[in-house]
Amino acid sequence: MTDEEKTYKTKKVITIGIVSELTGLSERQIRYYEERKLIFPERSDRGTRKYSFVDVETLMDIANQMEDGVRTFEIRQEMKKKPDEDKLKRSMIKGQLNAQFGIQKGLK
Amino acid sequence: MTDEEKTYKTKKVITIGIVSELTGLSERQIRYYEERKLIFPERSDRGTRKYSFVDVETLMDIANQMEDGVRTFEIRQEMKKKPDEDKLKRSMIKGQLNAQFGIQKGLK
DNA sequence: CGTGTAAGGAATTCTGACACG
DNA sequence: CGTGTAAGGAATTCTGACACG
Repeated sequence: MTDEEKTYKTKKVITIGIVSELTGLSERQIRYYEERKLIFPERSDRGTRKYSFVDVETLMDIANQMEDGVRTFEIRQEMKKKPDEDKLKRSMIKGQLNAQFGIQKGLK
Repeated sequence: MTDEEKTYKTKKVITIGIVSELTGLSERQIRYYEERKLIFPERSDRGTRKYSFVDVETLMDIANQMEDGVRTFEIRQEMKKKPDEDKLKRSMIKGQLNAQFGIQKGLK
C-alpha cells in the first residue's frame, strides 16, 4: 500500500452523520464508543468530529462484537492486544471468531 | 490498487466544509465548479453535497489551472480529452504543464 | 451498561440574488 | 467570468441530562 493510499484510509474527513449512514450505528452509539475509548475522531476547528475510513471499519467491527454481547471494556482490551488484526477478524464469520478468540462472556 | 483501496478514493463521503479546508478553495468556488460541470458530488438524503478524495484532487488540479488563467470551459474540455491524466498533470510543475499542453490563453 | 430522547445553542449547508467587472 | 457577500431557512452537530434497566 502506497503512502497515498494509506492517507485515504487514515485521513479524518468524515462527519458523524455520514459515519452513521455508513455503519448503520446511531450518532449516540458512535459518540458513546468514543467515550469508552474505542475510537478517536479528530475535531474540526469548531469542534465537530471527523472520522477516517479506518474508524468506520473499526466501528463496524465493534458493531459486530456488540451484537455478540461483547462489552465495551472487553472490546477495548482486545484492541490493545491486537491493534491490527481488525482486518483479519472482520473477514472471519462470527462462529469462527467466537471459537478462536473466546472473547465473549462465558461461551463454552 | 485493490477494490477496497479504490473505494476509499472514490466513495463520496466528505462534506463541502472539509473539502474547503483540504483544498483551500472557498465553498463558493467549489459550488461554482460544479455549476460549470467540472465536478460531480453526490447528495445526501437531505441534499448536502458529498465529495470523494478523487474529487478533492480534481479540485486541487482545477485550482492550479485557474491560477494559470485557464478558464472553466477550457478545463472541462481538457478533462473530456484526458479523463485520467490528472495524476500525471499534477506531478508536473506549472511551466512544464504550460509548455506541454499549451492550454493557457496566448502564453508566449 | 448501552442507548434513546428532548433541549437549546452554535455551526453548517443550501439556494437565488446582487455586486464587481 | 469567477467569486464575494448578505439573507433566510433547513439540517447538523454538540453537550449534559433524564430514562430504562
